[in-house]
Amino acid sequence: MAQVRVRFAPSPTGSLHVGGARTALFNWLFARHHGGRMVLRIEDTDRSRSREESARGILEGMRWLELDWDEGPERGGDYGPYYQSQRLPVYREYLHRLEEAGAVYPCYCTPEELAARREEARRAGRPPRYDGRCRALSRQERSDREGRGIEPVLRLRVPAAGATVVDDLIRGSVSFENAVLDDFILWKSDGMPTYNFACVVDDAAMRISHVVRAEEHLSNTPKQLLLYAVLGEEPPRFAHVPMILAPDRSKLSKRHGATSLEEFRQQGFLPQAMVNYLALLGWSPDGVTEKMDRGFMVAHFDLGRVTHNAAVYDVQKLTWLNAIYLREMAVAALARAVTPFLRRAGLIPEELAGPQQEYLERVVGLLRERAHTLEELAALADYFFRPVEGYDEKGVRKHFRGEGAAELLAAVRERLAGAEEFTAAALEAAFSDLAAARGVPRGALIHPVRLAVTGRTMGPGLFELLELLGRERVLDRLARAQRWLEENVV
RNA sequence: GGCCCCAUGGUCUAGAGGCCUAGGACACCACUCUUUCAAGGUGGUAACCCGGGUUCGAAUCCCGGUGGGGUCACCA
Repeated sequence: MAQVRVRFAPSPTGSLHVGGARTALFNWLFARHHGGRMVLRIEDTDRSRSREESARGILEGMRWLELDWDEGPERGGDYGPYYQSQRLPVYREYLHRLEEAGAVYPCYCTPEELAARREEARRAGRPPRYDGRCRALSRQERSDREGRGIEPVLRLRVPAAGATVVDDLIRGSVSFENAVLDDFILWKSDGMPTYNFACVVDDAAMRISHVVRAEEHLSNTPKQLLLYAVLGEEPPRFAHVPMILAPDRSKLSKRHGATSLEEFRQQGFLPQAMVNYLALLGWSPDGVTEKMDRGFMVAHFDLGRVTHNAAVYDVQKLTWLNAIYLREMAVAALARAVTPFLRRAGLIPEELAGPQQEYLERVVGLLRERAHTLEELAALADYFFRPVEGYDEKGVRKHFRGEGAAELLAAVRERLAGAEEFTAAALEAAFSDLAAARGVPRGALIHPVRLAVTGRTMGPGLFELLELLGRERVLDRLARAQRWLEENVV
């Protein structure tokens, strides 16, 4: 295969959503697999909808997933600029070629007229296509309209006969009758190219070898192929990847919960898990492997193994993968990753001193296997950073009930106050002793103490937890729980 | 509505005519481990959309139907 050059070409009209991210990932995997180049191009030809801020968000999302690009914004490259809004001269040049060839003509129909005709056609059950009425306007008719101050759009003369065949790397060959295509617009009246034109010009000018994009573009492809033909350019290979659908099988939108990468990030998903999950949506290396690192994905990625059917994304599976990555991460890295979540929850200050950093790592080490997301991890950690503010209701009924509870906590407290060492091993021995002395099972001690010290009925092993909390806080919390029990008859 | 794509459990998928008594994973349900929770282990429920062909033989090939999706913008 000649030099592989792929591109991811988002339009900056919103944040990077899962579908876009998956397309970016497939492009990236394909490029890396073939030792090719990944081009990032921002398609901002819609002046009213494009936002600088969206473009930044998209780049940020790509960086978060560690999908690097070889050419594009902030990196430059030999085929720039990489913002379509800055490529007007290029489009004009290609447009000129089409004009020379007599392949385009001006159309003076207003958007309102066109919309009205479309609506009418739809009501009459006819396909809503442009009828070509401006195709054969005389010079006189044209200058009349220009005289009235109408800025025309430019349309392509599409042949009425024949068929255009898309040879798709994923779907095989797909044929479209040219008769169903209409004379689509290449150049808008505001002086900007349309998507279909800009896209073809750029892919040709940037020497893109493979266009890997979402299936919604499949029906645009014959139009683009027609353009390559009149331009005399060799078209790239196409690969249309299936759509990602919401759980109700409709097109993904905001009302389906998290759909933008940024939201997943804020919910505490890790980029490694995200990439792994996205790769599994529509592709599988062998039907068995679920967890894979980048190296594996790059080594095995194959467009021929991309599925043909749309996929529904499933947060539960993402969550499962995320938990695996959470557990496998180095504690230091994990501590760094949860930090923003702990701050947001008001559990830690802006700056952490050295010993606090070490403490945080130990906390994280204790809780990591109980959390599925960073957000959840932060929530589970609250009692390590602030006093217990209340006791779990069910826990109270179960473990704080009866006359003996306060007395029992007092006994434990006394015992722990006198313990020589405050280590998990020593604490465990102390609990065993005390339980034996009182003739009760250890659980009878463990559960009330956990509730007293953490406010919860669940969590890490009690002894590790007590050691980490330290004698002072443990004794203090036991005393507080005793007082609470005296004030609240259960 | 026209055109195009697609069709294996609730979800993601393996399957390129006999290896399929349809495999894996998430989720779910049991049991197990256990100081709780989580993780882990074991087991279980659950699918080839329907109808015709082709073939000795079809989840796999063909046709039709049905269903879902996409697209028909001076959006990309």
